[in-house]
Amino acid sequence: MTTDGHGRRPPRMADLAKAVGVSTMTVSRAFRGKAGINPETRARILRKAEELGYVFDATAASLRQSRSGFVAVTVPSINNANFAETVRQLSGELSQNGLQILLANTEYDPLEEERLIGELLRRKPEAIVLTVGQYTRRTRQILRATAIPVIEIWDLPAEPIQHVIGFSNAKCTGRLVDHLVAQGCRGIAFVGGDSPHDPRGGQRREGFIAAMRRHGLDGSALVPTGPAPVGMAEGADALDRLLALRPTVQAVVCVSDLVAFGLLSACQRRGIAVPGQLAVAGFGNYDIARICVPRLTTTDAHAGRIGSMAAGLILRLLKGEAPETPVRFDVGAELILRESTR
Amino acid sequence: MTTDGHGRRPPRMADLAKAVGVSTMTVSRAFRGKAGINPETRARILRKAEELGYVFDATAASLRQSRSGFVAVTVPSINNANFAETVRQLSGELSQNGLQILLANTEYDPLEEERLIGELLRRKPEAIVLTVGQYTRRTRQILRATAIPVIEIWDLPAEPIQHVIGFSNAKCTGRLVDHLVAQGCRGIAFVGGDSPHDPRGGQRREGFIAAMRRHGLDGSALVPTGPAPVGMAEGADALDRLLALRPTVQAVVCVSDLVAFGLLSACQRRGIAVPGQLAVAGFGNYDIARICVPRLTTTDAHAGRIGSMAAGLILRLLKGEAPETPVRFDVGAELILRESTR
DNA sequence: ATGAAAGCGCTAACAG
DNA sequence: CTGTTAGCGCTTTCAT
Repeated sequence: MTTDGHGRRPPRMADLAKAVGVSTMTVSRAFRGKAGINPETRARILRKAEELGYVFDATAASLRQSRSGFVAVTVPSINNANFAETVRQLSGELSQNGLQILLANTEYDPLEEERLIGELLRRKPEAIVLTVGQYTRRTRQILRATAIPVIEIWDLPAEPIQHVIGFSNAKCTGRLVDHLVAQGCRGIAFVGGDSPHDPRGGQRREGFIAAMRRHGLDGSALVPTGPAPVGMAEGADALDRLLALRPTVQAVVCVSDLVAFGLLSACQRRGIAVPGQLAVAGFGNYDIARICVPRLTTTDAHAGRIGSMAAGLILRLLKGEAPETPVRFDVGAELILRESTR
Repeated sequence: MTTDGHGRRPPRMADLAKAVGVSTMTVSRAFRGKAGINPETRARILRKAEELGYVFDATAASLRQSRSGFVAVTVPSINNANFAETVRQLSGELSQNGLQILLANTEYDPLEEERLIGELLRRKPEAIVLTVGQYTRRTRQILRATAIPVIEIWDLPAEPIQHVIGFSNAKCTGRLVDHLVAQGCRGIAFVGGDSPHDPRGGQRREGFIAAMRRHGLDGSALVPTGPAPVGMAEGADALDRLLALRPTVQAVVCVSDLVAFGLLSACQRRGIAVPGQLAVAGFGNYDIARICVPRLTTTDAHAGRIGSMAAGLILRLLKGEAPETPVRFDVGAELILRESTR
């Protein structure tokens, strides 16, 4: 006995319709704010709904309309403030337009990413946003086969799946090197970027190496930090290895501000003056970069803007207003010079 | 012409069934890993599915089974590393059990929270996890009326809705005060906790005031930081106001580690020695607290553990293994003493 | 181990 | 402005 009479079955639309004395279509119209319904009828319906504790079933509506109202999103780690900010903007702007986010954390694991993307697609999202990862062959195949818009963010992959909203992690790191060289630095090292499944870290390191070569300098001072996620603790640990590797190093570029801050703190503990004895640069323009002492030179990747632009693109695509050809948008990260390198 | 013949309509289960030469029920069994199906038949089905690019429709399955496989979660701000860690653990453990997270950011806004909870419930989640907020009357009413488990986290509300997994923000702050008093501090100030819609911040401040009173000290040195979210910048800005308010202050308790770090950095800029001239304590045990110089005394709220425990409770409740009476679990935050206060 | 029929709760597509 | 009918894609139930 699960049902009826007075047996706690949650009310469905038909119950509400009967209670008000209209058809389910009228109730449906009332709930969707559609025109073509008498305002008083609607008010009566909504009042009665409240009274009965009726909750509209979006699952049934989705099935019937073949529109889930979901947008799927993958990030390597929601604990990263940069990605969190992207998700926050994306989620906020989509939410204003009646779309909900389905979020998945890949934890920088390509197999987990494959599994999660599979789960996400079963929910029939209307679009999928991916923080560029190291996709498995099967992941790539699944993504190429899907009929919904696919938007890769936070990078400019050589072989995009469809749309891209990102920037060149390599070039931005190169600009940081240019700046340091212009300051007169010659011995420059790079910390991080060796994490196996983090494309952005890898490209920052590649960008460093390429820029050093371009300047005719030795780009082999690379200090590894291990598997992602790499944070402040890894930055702090890196200092000893850096000094062992290059006792005369003048400047260090870090794969992120978090690593840079860890390194900075380690310097402070050892009495190494920054930027006097060692210039330090980060990446990402995290809050900490403009608060710590000295403030960190870094690159602002416009995390929030990436989220907004992805939201904008999705909304246009879903309205059918979008271009036939895939979008490839470079949001252009911005070099931010602060005291840690001058 | 949207359909048929060769017109790109995505395959549904019936198409796959026909292609393999079985009924949809057999396909359904194959996809749900259920027993009662010939392993070879299943393999044939899965192979063909891959070939056709069939994607199982979880929406239809949800509707029919009346089981969405969703767990709804609200946080004030996913950009906060503490909440992000809770969500990460929760999401990870639920994902292992076939449940997906529906996440909403309230942005510390009770009306937005009400709206978002409404949206979430329409998706028929199987449970809802709420970071305790300042609920509107209507929000509270909706939550009391729902048939699914409601779990409030990150606090121990006086009037819980159902289940609670949290800790006393007030008591933990009191313990911090006890520690400072034991160190010989008398003039102690509190920074933050005045944000209108942040219950935890408010309780930390109340806990401070109560503890000062308990020690017979003046608990009126309160430095406001404005509406949440409150971060490093607000902490840095607070130093001037703190010194204007209490030029002889010996110690300061901050509403979070982020605020504490901002304040610490401002001290460093002004040449105020920490803890020599001013002891500084935070809250939350963020990464930064154990990396910065000096390392911060703080309270570890066990963000990850809160997420795990919520996941565990949900899984038990959904299996029907749980107690009749609402759970009220104090995860017990931990005082962490570091150099910033000794 | 497999299949046929019915229906989950809602809405498109038509009336009127 | 309101109602009727059919059916979204899957799974429950009951057969075989």
